Formats: sequence, C-alpha cells, structure tokens
Amino acid sequence: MKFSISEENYLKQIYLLQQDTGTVSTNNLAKELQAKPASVTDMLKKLREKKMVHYEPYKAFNLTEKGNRTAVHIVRRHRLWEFFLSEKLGFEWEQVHDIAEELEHVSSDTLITRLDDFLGNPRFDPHGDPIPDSSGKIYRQRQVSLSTLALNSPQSVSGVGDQSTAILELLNHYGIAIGVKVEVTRRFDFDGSLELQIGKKRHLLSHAVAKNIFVQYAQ
Amino acid sequence: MKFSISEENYLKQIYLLQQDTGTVSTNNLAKELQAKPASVTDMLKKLREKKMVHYEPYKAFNLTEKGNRTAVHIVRRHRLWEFFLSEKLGFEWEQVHDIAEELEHVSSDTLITRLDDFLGNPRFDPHGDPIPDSSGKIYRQRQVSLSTLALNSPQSVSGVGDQSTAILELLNHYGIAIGVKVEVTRRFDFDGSLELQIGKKRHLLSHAVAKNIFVQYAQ
DNA sequence: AATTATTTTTAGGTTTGCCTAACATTATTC
DNA sequence: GAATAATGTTAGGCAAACCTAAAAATAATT
Ligand SMILES: [Mn+2]
Ligand SMILES: [Mn+2]
Ligand SMILES: [Mn+2]
Ligand SMILES: [Mn+2]
Repeated sequence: MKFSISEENYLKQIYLLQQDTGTVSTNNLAKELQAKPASVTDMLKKLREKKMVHYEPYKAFNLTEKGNRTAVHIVRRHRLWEFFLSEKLGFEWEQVHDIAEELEHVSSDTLITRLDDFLGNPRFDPHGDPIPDSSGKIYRQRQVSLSTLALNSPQSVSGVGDQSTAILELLNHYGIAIGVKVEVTRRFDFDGSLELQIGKKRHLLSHAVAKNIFVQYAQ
Repeated sequence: MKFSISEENYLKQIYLLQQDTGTVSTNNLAKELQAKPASVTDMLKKLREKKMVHYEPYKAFNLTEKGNRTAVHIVRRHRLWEFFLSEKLGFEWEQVHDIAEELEHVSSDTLITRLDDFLGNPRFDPHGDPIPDSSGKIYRQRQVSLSTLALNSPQSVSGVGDQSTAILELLNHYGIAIGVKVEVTRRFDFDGSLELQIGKKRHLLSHAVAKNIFVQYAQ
C-alpha cells in the first residue's frame, strides 16, 4: 500500500506518541505535527478508511497491526538516514532530524536495504534510539534516566528523551553525547538537580535536563 | 525561494528539453512529465508569476536566468544522488534514475554540499552526464556519437543519449558501459548499422542504438 | 485562400490536505 | 449536579495539482 508524505508523517507520529500511553489524543497529535485539531480529525477518518488506525469519534485512538507495521518501517527509514547523515556526512546530532524528516519519504525499499548494509546494519541512531531491522524487530536498550540513577555508579550515556535542538545544544556544551561515561555524584532533593561527573569535570544539571538523559542500565 | 516537488520537476524538465532547441512546447513537456497539456499550461502560468519562465500564450517558452539557475541546481542534486546510488550502494545504471527522481527534492543545501564532498566531488553521473558544481558551472565533455565516429579509431564510451531502461539493459548485454573502450570496425550505409569491437568481440549495432552511444572525442 | 489538422488554452470539476468558526461532547470544578 | 473548561468534531472554504471537454489559435494541406 502506498502512502502520501502526509499520511506517513501521521502514522509515524501516532506510533511515537502511543509508545508512552498506548493511545493518542487529537490535540496531542496536532501539536506534534504542527497542525490544527480539525486537520487531525480529517486525517484520522482517512487512515481509518485504510484500516491503519482504531478510531471512534471523541475517543483516544491508536494504530492497527497494519498501521504499526507501516509506522515502524517509516521509523526505520528515518533513523537509518539519521545515522547516514551523522556517520558518513559528519552532521551533528541536532541537525540530522529535520533532513531525515524529508529523506524518510523516499519510497524505494531496495534503497533502504542497501543503505542499511552500506552503513553496517547499525542498531542505534545518533540519539541512541533503536533502528528497527528489516523485519520490523526492535532491540530496545535497558536504560535508566539520570534522575533516578544510583549515586556514584558510572555509566555510559545511551539516549536522550527530549531531542529538541535546545537541549541537544546544551548537552553539546557539557560534552554529553552517546557513549560518554558519566556519574551522578550528588543529588539535591530541593529541586531534583544533580551534580554530574564527566571526565574530570563536575557540572550541575537541572532536573528538567537530567530526566532526559538516559544511561545503560548494567543490571 | 522555495519550490514544490511539482515545480521542481517542471523546472528541471524544461531545462533538459530546452538544451536541444532553446525553447520547449507544451505538448512536449506534457509528454515528458506524463501529464496532460492542460496541466502544463496551468503550471506555466504559476512559473511565469514567479519569474521562472518566459511564457506567452500559444508560444514556445523557456527558462529565465533565475529559472535556469534553479533548474541547474536540481539537476546537480539529481546527478549527485545517482552517483551515490551507483558508487556507494551498488545500484546499476538503469536503476538509479527513478530513486534520484525522489531524492533530488530533499531541500537541504548543506546536505548536497556534504554529499558532494563525501563522494569526492564527482564530475559525471553514472550515465556520463556532467554534474554541475556548487556554483552551477557545468564542464561538458567533447564527445561524438558512434554513428559518426571515424572507423578504426578506438575510444572510451563517455555517455548515452536515450537513457530508458530498455536501451540501458541492451547495453549491459553487450558489455557497453561508461569507460569501456570500443572501436567501430565497419559501417553499413544501407541502414546505418555498424560493427563494434568491444575487447575481443565484435557486435552488430543498429543505427538506433549507435546514435545514442557517445565516446570521448580525442581531438 | 479555404479547409483540415494539430497544438494550446480555457472553463469547470476533482482530490488532497490544510484552515477557521461554530457546535458537540467529555472532563473538571464549585 | 450545574456551571465552566477542555477537548474534539462538523461545516464550509481555500490552494495546489491534477483532470476532461470544449473552444481558440496556429500550422499544414489541398
Ligand atoms: Mn517526514
Ligand atoms: Mn533520532
Ligand atoms: Mn523528481
Ligand atoms: Mn543520469
């Protein structure tokens, strides 16, 4: 089945949002897609017609099995292109998303298979998110947020929650990137802020930042 | 100035068609774009509005200076992606066009600059067509068709005119590709067919095929 | 020069994807 | 549980990019 760029963006975004709560609301989706709620309702009817979403008026909705498969495939394309941009063309992690947002709609399946091989079948994109394999399987990392990580337990950064340019540039500033070893040395209950050791330096991170940084959870 | 995918396809196709005769006709352009003449007229009005074409009703049209610059840039993107697909992902020359037809519309300029560098600033695409540089300059090859090449003068294949899958697969069959050394050993005036030496073998090529094969014209 | 054929444009219509404004439904608060 | 707030849908409209059918302009033939 062929989908328009718009349909693909909707499917992918419903998929990403429903990861959290299992379902998605109209307003929520509208905000993510920078569209108006009325437009979302329009598209939901079309996607329901195509059997891609379970949707009844005024109720929260989610993807069908078919919808899920399609969405995962689009996520795969997005993250493979992000990896390409970062690894082969030298883009920074805050620059890759917008470009991949366009590249993900190029429709050739052979292209994606070959790109995957060319890149060495990478498992994670530049933000630490898993890249689904060609069958749609996703190998999730066990990870824990810095805001709940035990004190004095050095771990490698493995992902970021919020991936806005704003937070990524802040992380660049502190030298925080995927694979960097960090250790929480103090935590302040007053505001949830914490002290983080990175190499030889220690920095104070707000709770808002800390909760968006994830590290590998070594059992 | 930002252009839609459709506008970009029109600009590029007008550019390619006007290479021959300096101007383009409505029917001609419609045929190339697989659209109806009425649709072409619609788009021409829009492109004239944006000062991209010189167009008056019922007359042949062509690109303005601005239109030409834009078109060359799209051709650059197309051919760079074709080179990437062929050189890095191992696609055959008859497979790259359709995929590049989509990739060429990804809008990031930085992407193209970096792709160009990553590829080693290639001069020619997999079909032997020149890749415009970032300033829009095009280094054309001096080349001559097999149908007019002198007898017993070995030369390297440097390009193909018609680039349909049909002819490219025929050329694959004979082992004719960019860079391959060939020599016209006989020419038959009756139908313009000729005998071509490729390595140790000799093949008979029809005039229709021969006129679409170009070799470097060594003064 | 008049007729015929070809090319091109115009008029009017469709689909997709979006919007605003008004209305309906569901959730929250007093 | 009534009033208010929020969330979501419907109605009606718009722009882009197509289309078909009819009309106009240009080119080719007799
Ligand atoms: Mn996208
Ligand atoms: Mn990512
Ligand atoms: Mn294209
Ligand atoms: Mn080419």
